[in-house]
Amino acid sequence: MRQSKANRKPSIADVAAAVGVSKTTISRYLHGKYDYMSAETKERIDATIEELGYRPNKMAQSLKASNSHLIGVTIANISNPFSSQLLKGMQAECRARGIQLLVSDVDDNPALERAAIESLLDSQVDGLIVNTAGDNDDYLTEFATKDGNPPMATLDRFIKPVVCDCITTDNAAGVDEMLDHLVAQRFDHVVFVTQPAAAITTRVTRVTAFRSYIAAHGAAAGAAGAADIAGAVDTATGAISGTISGEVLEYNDLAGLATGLERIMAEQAGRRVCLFSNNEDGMCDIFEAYPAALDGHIGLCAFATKRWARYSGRGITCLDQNPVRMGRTCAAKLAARIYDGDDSPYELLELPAELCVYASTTEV
Amino acid sequence: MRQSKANRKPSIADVAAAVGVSKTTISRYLHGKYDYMSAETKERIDATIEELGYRPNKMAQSLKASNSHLIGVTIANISNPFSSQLLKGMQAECRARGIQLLVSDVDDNPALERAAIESLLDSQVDGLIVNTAGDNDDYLTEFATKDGNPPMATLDRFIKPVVCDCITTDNAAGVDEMLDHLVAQRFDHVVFVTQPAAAITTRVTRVTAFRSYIAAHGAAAGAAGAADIAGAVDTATGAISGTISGEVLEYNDLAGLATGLERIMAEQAGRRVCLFSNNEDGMCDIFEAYPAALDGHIGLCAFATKRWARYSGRGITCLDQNPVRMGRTCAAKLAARIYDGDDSPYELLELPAELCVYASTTEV
DNA sequence: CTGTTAGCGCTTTCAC
DNA sequence: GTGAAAGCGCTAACAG
Repeated sequence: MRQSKANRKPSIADVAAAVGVSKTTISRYLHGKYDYMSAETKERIDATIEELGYRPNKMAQSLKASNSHLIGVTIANISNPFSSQLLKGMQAECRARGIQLLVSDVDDNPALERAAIESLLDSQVDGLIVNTAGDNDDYLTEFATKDGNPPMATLDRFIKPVVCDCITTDNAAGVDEMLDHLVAQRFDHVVFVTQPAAAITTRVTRVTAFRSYIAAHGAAAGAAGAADIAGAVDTATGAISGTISGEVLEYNDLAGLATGLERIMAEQAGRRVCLFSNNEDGMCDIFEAYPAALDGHIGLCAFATKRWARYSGRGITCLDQNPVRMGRTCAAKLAARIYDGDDSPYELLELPAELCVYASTTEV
Repeated sequence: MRQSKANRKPSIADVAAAVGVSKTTISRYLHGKYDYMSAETKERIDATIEELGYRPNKMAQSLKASNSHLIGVTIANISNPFSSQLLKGMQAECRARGIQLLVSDVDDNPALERAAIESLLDSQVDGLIVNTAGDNDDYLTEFATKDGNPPMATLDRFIKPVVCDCITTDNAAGVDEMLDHLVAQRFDHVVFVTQPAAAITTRVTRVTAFRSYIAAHGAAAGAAGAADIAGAVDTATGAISGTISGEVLEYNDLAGLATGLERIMAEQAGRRVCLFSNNEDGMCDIFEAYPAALDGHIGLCAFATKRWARYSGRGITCLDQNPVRMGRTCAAKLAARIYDGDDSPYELLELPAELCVYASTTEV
């Protein structure tokens, strides 16, 4: 005998019993297969479900079906506001498609990331969105290529070779656009400031783009006092000419950052310098380590969201990645693969960043 | 016959067959009941599980058990960075307890909130954390009191009467502390600026606390030029004496906000005025609607996170709610109720906010 | 120490 | 039009 079904939610069997038909018929009803039943039966089922407040149990459904309508998400560090924008986008897409999101924060820890992914799999997710903490490429590549595993997409990161869908910003183009802007604003020297780049593809891409831009348009770094002719826009062609020198400053902690910035500012004394931060947190680190950055004598810009950048300090020129769109695009791509039979080749999708100019680069 | 078990993940039956024992024994093994089996069997199971890469299916487990180790979360608007901090806290607690989070954004929409909750229930969550979009008290109260429903806790909001655990900030104390600070800084007039308050308990609480503070310590609002003796700290008792006038400015859109602020600033000409925003977004709205707010002639403060406030404008004095702690506290309380048999009376837990003073109230 | 059995809530052949 | 029955993967009496 069933254990005191007194206070438990009604199951399909209860509905069937109440209506006086079989579970099969109820199941058919739930899936809209009304052709297979009399109008009268349909009515009665309708009424009974309403009366009992019956709702189908998704877990049981998923156990039978081979899909759960669950997508697992791992986020490198969810306390980052950027992450919440990514989630916003995923949610919008998933809500529209009746998909639920199982979200795990991995605290910037690759080992936790692996554990989180395994755990998500145990929960039978139909797919995985990974905003990787980095340092996990081997694991992720193996995961993506092993069959039996559900489709995966990486977000704001990519893995090479491309063994799954990767949604990122077009970082190289963004860096170029920002540097064009800085040249036009007649800066002499630009410093790309970033946390260690090695493990995070996004950072590597930016650093690489930065270096090649400087190599192409640049003057030698540290050439303080050199007679660079910076920032002449050729109005005929619209092309930007002029030279700018630059360097990359990687830091591990605030002390290192402070030391680095002081050295650079000393070397560049008398030149117009702009600090280009890899992200919002980096910008905050700069303020913390080198408060003079806030007083308006040096230029500032960053990869950051408009919302944050616009009212930070005097307004910080930024490259907004539109993380909401990134999240939505990623979820849409993944869902298409899982549920719509999309089997196009995996691709690396690079979405453009938007350059938003504020006082920090124009009023220096 | 089983449908081509070729490429499917191994089930407990596969392990049992491979080892040559019954599923029961495997199940016991999984739950650490080693007393009920020979050391040798244990070894063999161990090896086989490893070899097959077997992992128990959580859905199937949950179907049997009456718990899913899933907690459902609805967030009023996940694009708000405050939300991501809340999530960070919940995650920390849930990761430690092996709980997964099913997260739904409800886009500030009460109807979506109800739908999200129903949907979460269908997924058999063991409990619910609701950061309500507001205007849903009847539904939530009914939900919380109807038995058969899983435990619920509200986060950064409460419902009255208290029919579930409610984790919020001690908003009244925060408002008092901020106003004491403003009095000490010799402001003459303070304006509490907020989006419409009616539906959101947090806002109502703040407005109420604000009004009663002004009523107690206040001078008449609009008394421009009155000879108030503001901000004398009584060093003997540490108590703050002095008067301050104040008013509440509710706005629906930027235009309304602009009009309101212009009126007030005109009325208060010649007095030291401070704008006290209900949250970060409100502060941004102020900047947008009334750019003069940024130029240092009026005081600014807000309920906001340190991270944001510290580097916004010249640094904005804020009441930091420590959302990470709020999220963690909430998840811990809920988990205790669900899994640890905590059946203490429901409570309204008010966590203190931290006053962080920056230039916006001291250098005016 | 180990297995048999029934069943969680639902879906899906196959048969009438 | 409708239903009986088997089974998804796992658990838990109960019986040895």
